[in-house]
Amino acid sequence: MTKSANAPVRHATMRERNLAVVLEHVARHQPVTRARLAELTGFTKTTVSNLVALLEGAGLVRDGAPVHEGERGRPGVGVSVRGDGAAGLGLEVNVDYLAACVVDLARQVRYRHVVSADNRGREPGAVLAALSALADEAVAAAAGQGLAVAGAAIALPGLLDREGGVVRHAPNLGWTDVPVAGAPGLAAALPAEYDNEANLAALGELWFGGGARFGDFVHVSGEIGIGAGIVVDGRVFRGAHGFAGELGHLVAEPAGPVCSCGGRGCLEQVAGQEAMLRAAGLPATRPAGGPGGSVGRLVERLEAGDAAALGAVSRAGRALGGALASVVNLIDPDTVVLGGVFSPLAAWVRPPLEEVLAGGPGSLRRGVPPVEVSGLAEGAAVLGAAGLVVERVIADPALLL
Amino acid sequence: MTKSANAPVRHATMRERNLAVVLEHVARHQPVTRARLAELTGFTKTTVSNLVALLEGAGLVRDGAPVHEGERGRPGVGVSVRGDGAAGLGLEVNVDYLAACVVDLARQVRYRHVVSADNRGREPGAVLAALSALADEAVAAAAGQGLAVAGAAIALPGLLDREGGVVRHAPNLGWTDVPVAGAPGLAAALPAEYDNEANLAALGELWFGGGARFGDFVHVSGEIGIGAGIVVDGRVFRGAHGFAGELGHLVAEPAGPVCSCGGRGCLEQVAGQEAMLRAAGLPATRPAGGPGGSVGRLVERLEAGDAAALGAVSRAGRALGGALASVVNLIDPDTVVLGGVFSPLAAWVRPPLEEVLAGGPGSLRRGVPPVEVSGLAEGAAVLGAAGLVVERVIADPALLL
DNA sequence: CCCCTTTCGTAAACAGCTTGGACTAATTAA
DNA sequence: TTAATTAGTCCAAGCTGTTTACGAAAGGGG
Repeated sequence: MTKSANAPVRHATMRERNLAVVLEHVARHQPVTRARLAELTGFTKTTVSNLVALLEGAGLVRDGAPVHEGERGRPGVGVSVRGDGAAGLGLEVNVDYLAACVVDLARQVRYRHVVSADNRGREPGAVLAALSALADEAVAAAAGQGLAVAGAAIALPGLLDREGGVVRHAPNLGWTDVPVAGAPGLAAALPAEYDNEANLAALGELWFGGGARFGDFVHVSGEIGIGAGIVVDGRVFRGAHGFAGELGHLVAEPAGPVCSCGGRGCLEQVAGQEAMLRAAGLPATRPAGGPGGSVGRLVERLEAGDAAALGAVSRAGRALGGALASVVNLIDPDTVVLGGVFSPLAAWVRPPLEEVLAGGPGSLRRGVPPVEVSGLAEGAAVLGAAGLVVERVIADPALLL
Repeated sequence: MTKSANAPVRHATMRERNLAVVLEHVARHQPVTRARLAELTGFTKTTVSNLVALLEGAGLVRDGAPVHEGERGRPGVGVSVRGDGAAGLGLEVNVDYLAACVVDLARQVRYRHVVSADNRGREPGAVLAALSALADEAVAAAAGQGLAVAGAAIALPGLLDREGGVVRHAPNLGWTDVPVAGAPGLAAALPAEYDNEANLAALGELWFGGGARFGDFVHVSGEIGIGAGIVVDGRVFRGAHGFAGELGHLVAEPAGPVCSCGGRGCLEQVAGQEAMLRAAGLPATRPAGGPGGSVGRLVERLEAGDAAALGAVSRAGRALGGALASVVNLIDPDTVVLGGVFSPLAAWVRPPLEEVLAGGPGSLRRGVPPVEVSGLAEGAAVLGAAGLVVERVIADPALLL
């Protein structure tokens, strides 16, 4: 029930907005002349010069080498986002790892660090302390490259109160009502933001993966649970309370196993990572990721033609296809993107999935959206988190003077 | 893949936006003084005076009787939306009726006309001609009240190409690729807009029903088919191609009857109006609406305790509850609103519906959204259509000079 | 090699919009 | 009748993008 865009516009508002417009074009077209920016934005050359001067003063962009675009005429100077200016810090808490990464304003990944850890049994406090340490390392590493971290976004696997920074319920982590915002360490000194792992993974896909090519898309992000991030017009669709896209508890098999949510036959119980491993006869223990992890071993068995593995994954694919048919009917995306564990398993998951999906809402629409595979796999959420911070800066550069 | 709000802001943009801000507050607080508008909007009194003068010049608002708000001091003059100024025309084509209505800028319904007609078997051309005649009547009636119709919005039951004004597929009407935009008659002379009946019914609920109270809501609009309109932040969520909210083809009973869409056990085949009537042993012929129609007779039987009727509606309720569990998981609304045929049947549909819904995504979230009943019933879509035109004018009064 | 054309960037004057403060108008309380 | 209070307007000022003009830096043609 957020108030819609109904605010009065004053001169200052105009400036802020236009600064953002120019900065966004600079970030997207990297070394770009003022003249070209004028074409791109529709502003006059004068206005572009003024706005760029302000962005330069704020340390966000910098004049670089001359750029010669046409045949004749004076070359322009290339304006670029400062690689040594502001940066975004992305953090992620997941069931079997912690991760941090730093992304500069040009959306280049400048630092990345993943630590395997079994967070399932640990005290939330200990996990957050470890995360804080990771964040400190990242900020230090960024500083070593001349980057000033402007803020942080933290990806968490579960339902949360984003404003308050509280993890309401993360069943796979065993957390209930854990305040993250009040965590010790450096995180407190930075403006921080909290979001669902699924949402941030979708944003990661948007900014660091197939992004624009996918249009409005639904990114299925299966790790332990199964979530989905819904991207519409370059923004995450969150619903009224931020819980939109909870794919994992759609009913896949009405007569299926009982789920921890109280329902029966939830998608997660059929197509979740643990369910697949169990059905394939593999132990569902950590470490799950990596080529030597559980999923890696599942892939090995699939490649070897193991019947149990093939059956498990095929069943998961069909269940996922059914759930995605509902998603397509309700959300109507341009594309469906398979991420998380489904990315390495795509070769086996996709055929049954597409078969079921095509049979669902078939004739009522002009076909079914294409199902693509994410190339980011498990790193998507941290990237999305860091990218979100960058996005905030680009969307409102006026905050940095 | 619409471009997001990334446009440069000039002085003219600022004006347009601010005119809209003031006009919206005038429409919402009806007779309101300039001083109060200044408080509400945050503008200075000077700016409000200037903006109101422009709106007055455009014929959108008018100075009225003095308003005395405080105890002491000079009374202000009440600014109101002109009831004799611009108005919006809403039109609706449905399976068993045509409808038109006119709404003024204050969102008062000034004219309303519904014509029963079996449009299922008729030529699209004949239906559109009848609609045109209805539109002409409505415009004339509006003119008689001093209202100038500024535009029209047309509600259509099916999937459509909104930009082109083409009905792609309306199974219950038997239409495929029928161009509505090129229809003869008055519609061509007015700026017209086309939208799904479900979307417009949701907007009708927003502006003429429980609206703001519902927050972000999903409005289930069952007539012959079952659609849903998703309202987020006061706007309809349409998805990438405008097909979002197609509730009718979610799978309700996997082993259920085959649907015209090619699927099996679609919600529409269980909880659709015709399916309920059939299961209750009633003929599914028109006229369906009204106390004497098929639905009216179904209500009579329910009130009489007829077992077949009770069973049919209960089954429909459970199916709808299952589908809504998916909706809640994916869309996360504040409220679910039952409209269309489900409105008169709510007393019998809601209990089983809520039972199933509560058992679905229960523990993962803080409860399930409340299920409310629309008071508008079948008139919602036309009202929403007319309201949409009014909304367009209020959102951009600069279009009217 | 010189000059003309083309393009880039900036400077100064200009125009549109909101703001701020002063001023007039209308009403109530004393 | 007078003082206090609130509403609305007028006019100067400030901020911001636009227009016009001009100097700077290249390449092409003679």
